[in-house]
Amino acid sequence: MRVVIQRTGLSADVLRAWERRYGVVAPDRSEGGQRLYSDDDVERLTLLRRATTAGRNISQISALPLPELEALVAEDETLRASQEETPEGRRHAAHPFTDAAGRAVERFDVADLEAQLRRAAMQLGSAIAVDEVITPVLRDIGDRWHKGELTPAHEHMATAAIRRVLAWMSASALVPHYAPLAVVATPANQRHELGAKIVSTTATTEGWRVLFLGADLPAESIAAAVAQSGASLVALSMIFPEHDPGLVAELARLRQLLPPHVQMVAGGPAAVANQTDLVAHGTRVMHSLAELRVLLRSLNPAA
Amino acid sequence: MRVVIQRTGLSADVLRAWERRYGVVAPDRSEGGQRLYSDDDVERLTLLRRATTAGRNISQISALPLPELEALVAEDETLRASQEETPEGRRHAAHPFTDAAGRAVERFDVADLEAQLRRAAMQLGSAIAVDEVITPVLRDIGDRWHKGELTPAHEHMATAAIRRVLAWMSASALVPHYAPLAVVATPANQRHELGAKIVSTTATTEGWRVLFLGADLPAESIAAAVAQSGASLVALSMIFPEHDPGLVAELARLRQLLPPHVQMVAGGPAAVANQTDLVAHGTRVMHSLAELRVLLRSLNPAA
DNA sequence: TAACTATTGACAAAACCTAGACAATTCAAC
DNA sequence: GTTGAATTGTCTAGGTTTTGTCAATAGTTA
Repeated sequence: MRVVIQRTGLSADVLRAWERRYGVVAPDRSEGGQRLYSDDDVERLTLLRRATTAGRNISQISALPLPELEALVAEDETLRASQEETPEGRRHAAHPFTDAAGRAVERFDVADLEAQLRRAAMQLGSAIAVDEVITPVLRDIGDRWHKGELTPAHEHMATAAIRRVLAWMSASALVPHYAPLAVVATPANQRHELGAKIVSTTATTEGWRVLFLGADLPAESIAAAVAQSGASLVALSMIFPEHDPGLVAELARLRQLLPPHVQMVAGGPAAVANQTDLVAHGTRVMHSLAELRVLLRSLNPAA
Repeated sequence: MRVVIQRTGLSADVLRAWERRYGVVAPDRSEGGQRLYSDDDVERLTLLRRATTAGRNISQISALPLPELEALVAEDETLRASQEETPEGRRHAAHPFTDAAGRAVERFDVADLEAQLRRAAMQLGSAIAVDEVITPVLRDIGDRWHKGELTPAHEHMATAAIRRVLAWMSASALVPHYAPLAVVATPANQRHELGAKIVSTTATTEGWRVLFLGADLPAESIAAAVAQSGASLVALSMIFPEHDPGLVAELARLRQLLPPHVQMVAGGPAAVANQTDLVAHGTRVMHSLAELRVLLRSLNPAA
């Protein structure tokens, strides 16, 4: 009994209630009348618990045969896993690195900054490192530069270090040659390249080959690159300016130039600001790197 | 009798009660009627104790033959260990990599194996990659090699790849020069080096500098290395043989040779098997890498 | 003789059992 | 929005089983 409680994670009360009310299992009894569960019973109860914690109600599933139960649980859990995020825990884990990196920037200590970022990536994984360390550090530097607490030199030093760390992360990923290919760039008149670098690294660590084109590219160049390389995805990073009147038209034109089977996604402040127009022209807008990762995973046939 | 009490950890009363009530063992008797236990009896009683502390009730398991008992205990304990240390979600996230790595081993595809492991490290973080991908893959290879499904060549190929990935992980960590120093080795007569490599990488990613000495080293050599390098921690990996009579004495000697302020920790099957003796001589025994990480973090003044 | 060990019977804490009740949700109907 | 019924996890009460420990008495070993 105790073993079953441990293994299934169900309380003794629930165990008995389920048996009494729904007859989910029928364990043998000892001479004294105590329950003796079989391995199959345990298997079954574990599945039922997982199904119920995923939202099913027992009365509905109590009579299901084991294989059907398995299928049900598998389906529920993969669905949930794809939706789930855990903001509070990761932030907590990332905080020491964010903190140390911030201080390294102040001190102009490039080596330490780079070490902190790389260690963050190794300890937390590249996704969390990008979301919870690199991005916050960049934002923090921007804020403090506005307040006059940091000089442009600080910012240059930091972005150079971040660039190196991103390059290292990309190089570390060892993407197989049969991986799908994404083209990453910044559209015309968008001159901030770092966001595109981050997107590029994200795609690489998600198992994509990346053709990085850089910043401020006209639609024709991007389309030509896609055609020659056979990429199946175009990812655009758009930061500033947010309300460039030419931007939407430029992307609409690119959409026209691309083959229909090539997906086109855009992210960053300027993308979110023009969301409705972009969506209308057939561009998907990403609100976070996490959203981009989900998309990349769903489009990657290897994973 | 005395001896049996010590070795099994059971009280004399319990010993007699179990024999009387459930007939768990039938020891020979001396002329005067006193119990004379055989080694098998002790083995059996120890297993029964482990099973009961894991939650089983004696009356149910008292009649089980020895091999079944062993299987039961092993199952209970590994299950418990894995439940405690893996909050469910990690496993789920790591599973695709473990899976792909296993298939890469089958196919002799070194490049893919290495790519999978490195991508696992980048996506999940090195700790999870080690615990949920590398360790399971190694175990899996061992199992399938025993079953004849894999050849020694598979194993060599895989360990070589794992070695490279561990080296890459260590190199990626960029440990600062002021970090505390740990000496990692394997004591005399312990020839498995890979466990020590894993420990070494774990320490590095936790922000320690590591002096890796390798396998099968006498206490004097280790002590000399510690003295010259000024290390503050000695970490020993001990896999096989588990019941080497010289092992405990060797570690006791090493403890004597080391300055008192230097911590000494041991992990691996052979460490767990000799736990009580080792602890008595002042060596801490780690049951998992997770436990080691906690210790490393608590000893590291920088973090 | 001193220190252990054996046997037997008894005891009490811990773990389980049944049956029933209760409270928080959920859900359909009004 | 409210009401009432069904669902479901938890709790209570009173009894049984299991299991570790103790005590009393007696024998064994060094």
